[in-house]
Amino acid sequence: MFLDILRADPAYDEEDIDCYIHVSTTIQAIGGRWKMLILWHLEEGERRYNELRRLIPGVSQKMLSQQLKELEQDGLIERKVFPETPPRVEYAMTPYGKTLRPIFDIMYEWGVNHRQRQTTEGTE
Amino acid sequence: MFLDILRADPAYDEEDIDCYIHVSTTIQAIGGRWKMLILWHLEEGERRYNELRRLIPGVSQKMLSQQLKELEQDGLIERKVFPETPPRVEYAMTPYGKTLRPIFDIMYEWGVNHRQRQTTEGTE
DNA sequence: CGGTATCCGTGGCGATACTG
DNA sequence: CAGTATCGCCACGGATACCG
Repeated sequence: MFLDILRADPAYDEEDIDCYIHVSTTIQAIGGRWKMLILWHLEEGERRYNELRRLIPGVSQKMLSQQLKELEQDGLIERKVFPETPPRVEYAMTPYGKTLRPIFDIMYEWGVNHRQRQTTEGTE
Repeated sequence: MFLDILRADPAYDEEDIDCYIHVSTTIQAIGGRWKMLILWHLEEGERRYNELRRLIPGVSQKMLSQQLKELEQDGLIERKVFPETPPRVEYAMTPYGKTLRPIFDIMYEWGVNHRQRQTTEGTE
């Protein structure tokens, strides 16, 4: 993807790429439209698939599945399948996923402040 | 936009919205494809338009203008026009823009670690 | 219950041409 | 030099139907 294009371009400075790649990596890991909400709910405990659908109104089955899969592949959440009938699947945060916590906290704080700025200036 | 849709949906819990909105706000402020690179270069000092184009190979005029404008509207950077011929415009970070620094740092750190994890596990 | 598969629309982004 | 205008692609995400 894009990061590789950057790498391949000799016009780029090593340091620039370095900065960009790593921050982008993080954004991609959590930047999906529903990922934050998923992680948010999983922080409070394990959740089943349809439970998450209910907790996150508006998410489609496709997107929920997709983003859960991405989060799982990134090692941020864990998918446990119970071989029962009817089938049961539970999603839970991994210890690694919990390392995102400080990032969320700092972004949350900044976002609060930023929105306050916007409304204060009242330009929009 | 999307945030308003969330707000309007009575199915959503206030706390969920709160978390989502603020973190999303931050992601939108810095998540644009070129924004980080722009901020990265402006951290080292003021830059002119074409200077940034040279420093960021691959960016189109349109996108550079657009993302500069967004960053300016968010108060993260400042645009100084010098009424000369030929025209000169310099972009610089604002003090407010510099408040992003800790976010970048923490995301950078996490990204480094994350990429290491990925290559270590060698699944891709 | 917990998903895939498929089709489709939107907008982010790129390429090119033009301008004060 | 520092942009705007316009067109067009395509990936992201939504809607719907189907499956083990």
